[in-house]
Amino acid sequence: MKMISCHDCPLHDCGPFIPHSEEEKTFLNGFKAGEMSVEPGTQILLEGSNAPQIYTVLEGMGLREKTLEDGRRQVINFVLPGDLLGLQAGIMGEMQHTVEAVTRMRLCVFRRESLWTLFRNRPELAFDLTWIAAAEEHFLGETVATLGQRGGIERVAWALVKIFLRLRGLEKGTKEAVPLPYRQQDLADALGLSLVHTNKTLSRLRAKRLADWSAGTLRVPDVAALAEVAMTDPEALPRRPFL
Amino acid sequence: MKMISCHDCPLHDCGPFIPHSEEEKTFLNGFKAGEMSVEPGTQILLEGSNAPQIYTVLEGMGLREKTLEDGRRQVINFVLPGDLLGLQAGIMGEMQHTVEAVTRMRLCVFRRESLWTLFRNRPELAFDLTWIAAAEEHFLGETVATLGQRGGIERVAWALVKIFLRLRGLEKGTKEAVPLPYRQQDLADALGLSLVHTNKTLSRLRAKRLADWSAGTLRVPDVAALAEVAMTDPEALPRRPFL
DNA sequence: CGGGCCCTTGAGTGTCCTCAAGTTATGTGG
DNA sequence: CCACATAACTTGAGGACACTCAAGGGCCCG
Repeated sequence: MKMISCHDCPLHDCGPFIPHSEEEKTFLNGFKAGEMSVEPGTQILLEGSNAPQIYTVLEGMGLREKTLEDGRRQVINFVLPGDLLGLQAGIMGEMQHTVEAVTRMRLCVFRRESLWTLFRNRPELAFDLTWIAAAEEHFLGETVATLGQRGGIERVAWALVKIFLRLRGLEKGTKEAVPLPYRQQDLADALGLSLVHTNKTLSRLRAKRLADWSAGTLRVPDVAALAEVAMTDPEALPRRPFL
Repeated sequence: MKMISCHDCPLHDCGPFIPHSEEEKTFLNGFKAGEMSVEPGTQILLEGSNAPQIYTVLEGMGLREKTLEDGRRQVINFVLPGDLLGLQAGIMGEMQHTVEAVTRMRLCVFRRESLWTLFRNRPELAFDLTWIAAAEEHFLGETVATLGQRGGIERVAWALVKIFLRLRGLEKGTKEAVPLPYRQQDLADALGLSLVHTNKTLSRLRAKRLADWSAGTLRVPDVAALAEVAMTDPEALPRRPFL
């Protein structure tokens, strides 16, 4: 597998991402330590570990998750291309969740110490980094509100709207259908619902023709209608910085 | 009310905060736009607004909260001295939650544009800012895991452990008791439980002599025992940067 | 053809919710 | 000083939503 230069990064000109200037690309390329491919099921970052690397997802999908002492699992978020992994360890010194690959993934690798160089020499990029952290915080805030306040069908609808819009923004799939290679158990663990209940709730949404997730494909004929069930706005995601 | 210089900031030498160098203090002092006192009930920052200021809490307590379209309220976090407010608006351009004062509060005010100066001229402080954002993300991740996976009594115990340790770290109250001037409804909305159920759960903890929250004071004779009910580690909080 | 993984469906249970009433503490005006 | 109003906390009863347990079906792979 050949290493791609940041100048040819597949994330550039991809829907939601704010492109870098040529000069930034050159800087980032020096920043880049390599590339990594992982198989489904691989743990990329481990809760409690102090990984020396941070990654940007180039391709593939994964999960952020936390495990309680007695084994219960909480899925914190779905990991898609463009996401930055390991920022917590890079900044605070220790990962607070695990990141696991669900499909085969390709990752762009940076060394943690380079962060200092970035903060010293590239204030705009440091700002972008903080932007990314703040955006993550925003998303988690919404998740907290969902788990705390929304009922079963609202939760499922909310999650499907969110991930559908993210994937469509990435120009995966078509206007109505996107690939979604997770298990129902993953969604259940993300929403704090049991597998059985999640399954039955997905059936209800399918019966109402609001969302059909089967065979690894999510079909949403009318996002606005689904968003209404979710009690949320189907707002397009803002363009965001990356890397 | 006279404005305090950053050189005499009450947060310095206060338990959990990493002090600034003299030089940093001088820089921050130029950064400071003023001071603000607010009465209980005041909305300091509004969801959806684009506030031109960011604040550091010097004294008092408050709440971060989000409101769903139909009025349901989710408390995102409890706001204590040392917390930074408005970073989201400062970085991303819009607040995603409301911040409300519960007691009288005193706030240190900064202008949002100063953030740029900070990123350009003070990489260590910019790094600290990102540290704060990452820490917030970490905490919200734990909250998501709590709302998603823990049952009623575990949730309440978890929240009481967290806030008890935070307050004790700030050297409020004694070793066993700290002031906690919120309503049961606030805790209920933070944990996604009904007021009635929260009340009954607090009673159970009181009966077991694990935690007694009444008359605005939280008493925890044995943090480790309470943490065990919460299925969490009663880990001391790491020292953290501020401002 | 057997085994494993995931999805599906049914039945019974329990946690947590809503509704409702009552108590306590605090503040206000007569 | 007392009647009244308000806000928060408390307690009881009945019901709904989501959970666990259980069993069966589809699919892939060895």
